[in-house]
Parts: sequence; C-alpha cells; structure tokens
Amino acid sequence: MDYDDIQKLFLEKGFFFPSSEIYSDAPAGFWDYGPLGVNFRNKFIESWRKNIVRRDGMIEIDGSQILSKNVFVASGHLDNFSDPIVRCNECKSVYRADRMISDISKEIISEKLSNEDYDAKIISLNIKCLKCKNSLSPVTRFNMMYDVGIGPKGDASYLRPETCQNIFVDFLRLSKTMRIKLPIGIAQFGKSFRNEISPRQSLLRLREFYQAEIEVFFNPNNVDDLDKFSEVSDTILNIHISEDKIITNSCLELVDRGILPNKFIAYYLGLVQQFYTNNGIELEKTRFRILPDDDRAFYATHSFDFEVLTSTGWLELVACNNRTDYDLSSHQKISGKDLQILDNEEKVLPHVFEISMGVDRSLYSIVEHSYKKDGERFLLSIKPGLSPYDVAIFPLSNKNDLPAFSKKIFNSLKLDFQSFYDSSGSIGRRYRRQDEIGTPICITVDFDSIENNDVTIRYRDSMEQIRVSVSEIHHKLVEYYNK
RNA sequence: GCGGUCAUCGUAUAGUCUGGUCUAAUACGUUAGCUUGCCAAGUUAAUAACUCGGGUUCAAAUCCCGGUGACCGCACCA
Repeated sequence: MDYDDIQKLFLEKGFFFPSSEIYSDAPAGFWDYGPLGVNFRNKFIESWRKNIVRRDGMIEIDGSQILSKNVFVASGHLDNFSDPIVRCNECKSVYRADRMISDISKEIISEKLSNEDYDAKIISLNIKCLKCKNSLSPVTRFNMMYDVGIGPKGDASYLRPETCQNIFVDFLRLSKTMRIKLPIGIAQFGKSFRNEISPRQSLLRLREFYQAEIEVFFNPNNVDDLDKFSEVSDTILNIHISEDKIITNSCLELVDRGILPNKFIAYYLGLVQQFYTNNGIELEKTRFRILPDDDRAFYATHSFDFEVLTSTGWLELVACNNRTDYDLSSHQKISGKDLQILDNEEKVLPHVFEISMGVDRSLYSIVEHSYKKDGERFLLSIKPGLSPYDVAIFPLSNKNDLPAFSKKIFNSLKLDFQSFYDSSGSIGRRYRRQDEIGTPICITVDFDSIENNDVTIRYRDSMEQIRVSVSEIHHKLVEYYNK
C-alpha cells in the first residue's frame, strides 16, 4: 500500500485530518488526531515507555511548550535555526540570500555568514530582483521558531522547536532531587513547533508535531563500561555509511570493527532497532545512516538517523545525536549556574546522547508497513498492542436478548480494554470494518450463547474462530495482550 | 517561498474544453427499517458536494483575476 492509500485510510476512518479544515484559510502543516489516531498514538507511546524508558530505568518529565528567550540564546537556535532572506523592494518576492549569491557568483557561499557579509556581496555583485530587476532589501533572518509574546508587554519567548531543551534546563533540579547516577536517560513526550516554509505530506512534515525524546547524560570518560550492553549485543543493525556501503552486523561486531564508536552508542541504537522491530517494522526496511560532517545539526559530533523505507522513499524517524556537552556548557554559561555533577567522586559536566523520535512519522510508517490487501479484504495487521481498539463485541442478530447479553460483555471489558460495540449490518461487514482499522479480536454473541454462556472469538489475521465461555473472556484477553 | 499541475457529497468518479438541459449524476460509504443468522449478500428510504473572494454575462460548477490548500520538483527538516 502506498502513501495515497494510507492517507485515505487515515481520513476515512478518523485517524487524522487537517486542522481547521472547514475554513478555507486553514494553514498547511497542522493536523488533528481523531479518535482512532489518539488511541493508536497512546499505545505507541506506552510501548515506548515500556520498552525503552522503563526498561532502561529512565525518568520522564513533561515540560512547558513555551520557553524564555534565553533558553534559545543558549541552545543556539536564535542564531542557527534561521535562513538568510532578502525581499524585493518593489514586487516583494522573497529569495534565500546565500543561494541567490551562489547562483549568480557561481561560488559556494556558506549559510553561516553574517547579514552584513551577505549585503556586501549583493552590492558588489550588483544583484537585483530576478523577476522585476528592482533593488533588494537588506538581508534579514527568517527564524523557524514561532515567537510568542508573554503578558501585556509581549516579552520575548518562543514555542520550543525541539522538546529536549526542557530536559537541559531542568537538569539542575533533576540532578539535585532525583538522586541521579550517570548514565541516566531523561525522557519527554510532547509537541514541538517549527515554522516550516513549506510543510508537505500530512503527517510526514508538520509545523506542530510530536516528539518522543530521550537525552542520555553520561560521563564521556566512561563509555565502554556498560553491563547492559549484553541485552543488545546480538541485535542486528543496518549501518548505512554511503550509498554503496551498507554494513549489516550485530551491535557487538559493529563496535569491535570500529564502525560504531563505542558500546554506549551501540547500546542505544540497539534499543531503537529492537523497539521498531517489535512494533512491526521489518529489519530489512531499516537503516542507521551515519551523517557526514556537513549534514549534521549544529550541535552534534556524531549523528545516526534511523530511517525506514516507505513508499515515499527513505524516511527519517529517529535522530540519534551525540550532543556532547554542547547544551549543558552553553546553558551553564548563559544562566551562570554550575551544571556539573558528581560521578564516582569526579566532578563532571555530563555529555548527552540524544534519541529524538518523530512520533507522527513513526505512526505513519507502522501503518504503511502493516496495511495490506488480503484478497478482497483490507487488513491493518498492526501489532496487537498498538491497535486503536483491543476488542469489538457484536451480537449476531438484534433479535431475542442478544444485544442485551452483548452489552453486558462489553461493559465487563471496557475498563480494562479499548472496546467497541457494534450491532448494525451483517456480521461479515462488521468483521471487515474492524479488520481495516486493525482490531485484533472480535467477540460474537449468537443464539447459543445465552443458553451455553459462551461466545465466538474471531482473530483478525487468520480469521480463525474459537468458542470460549463468557467467564474465560477476560483471562483470554489478558493472556493475548500479555498485560 | 519559487516553478509546474490541480481543487465537485465521507471516498472515487461524471459534468468544465463548447456557459443555459445541473433543481449537479453514479458507485462505494454512512444512518434508519425490512430481510439474513459467522466473514463487505439482498432490499427500502434517508444522508451529503461545486475550495474561498471578486469579476465578465440576461445566465457561471463551467470563462477571467486574486487568496488558500493539495500533488510533483527545488530548498529545509523529526
């Protein structure tokens, strides 16, 4: 199934849809989660908590989305997270200054020059508007952060462009109150905001999006002493070094051969791989791309992008970056607070390895990899723990007491399982509807049920049916979902 | 933001070129009956759309201009 099929499924079944869509001025890049999308996302995040955060003994925070200006002075986003642009004084066309200059001069122009340097080049090359040949404005910056005015004076602050800054600015308090020992992962799930010039492809590129981020604080002098490495040493990763060089090997081998820098990084890459494999993404369709120097974010020394092959090409789901002490030392400097902590009697400013997951994209990828056409049947074969509904309950007919009997079963399950009740239409149609939204189990109440106190359980993928007594249903579901 | 293409019920299409017959059609979906009694059956009825604003015209879904959005390419990125 390709992008368009998934998009249609999302819209028709109430997973996701455009925000403000009844208004014609609805801006691009904002999407609402519908009822099925919310359930699906909650389950995905719960799996992340269970299989990464709790498994590794991490702690989780939930920070505010609006942060003060100084946070972004320190993080570098005010300086680095922007493009140099010029406007035509007459026709108001907008150009990227660095690209315009390099197009005309045929030289390679850095993105990192000052506005004045760009202005000087524009004047010396006598560059005019490409459309109307009129003069250009001085270079200004288009910053990708949304600025927000606080209170009546509109004090400067910004919507966070990445969730992780909360973790860095909260680190001092967390280190003092949470009895932290290195290495420690601090996790956060929440929204980030970027004023993209041209968002596209619905969930794949948003202006307001979910991230599930982990910042692992560690002592840089102590990266190979890691007991829990054995949990991932056999985990296979595809390491993409260049287009013609992909190395597939276990975490242990990759460290031994020097392809991954140390056990510490290999361990966390292994966790990421295991997490996605367990949630239905095939190993063969994944890779960790090692980013070359000129491709990395301004704060990173090592970057590994976890990418998944979809119908739109390779899609980056997780950015794993060694941010070193870039953030903590910078916050230390700007805030004037000492952010060092004690690690075995040694006072250190921890380094940070970041695992930054794009949640919306991950959800898209999981659906694309699980949505199939099985003959005439549309089947969303996602892992049982991720499906929007755990179980659907149907009376075979609306006659006799079947609906009342079914409702009783529904009510007995709905607090422990995401349950769905449906009594209209033919039984086959109701099964197919659940298949398409991925409900792994349907329970059907028939005329014998009332007499024998049992029901039919029908499984999504195999369409198999088994007979189960009413008293066993709850236990059966607990077992199935491994709760 | 630029260039190209495009925009009709929830979805997919018809109608647009050549303005009037469009009071906008069909299928699937959805809702409510009937029927059926374990895999998208049948049947009856209902539901619901011309992206927004302006212009041309006796008359605009249809022609023109602008906004917004979508898709593809450039750039940017989780």
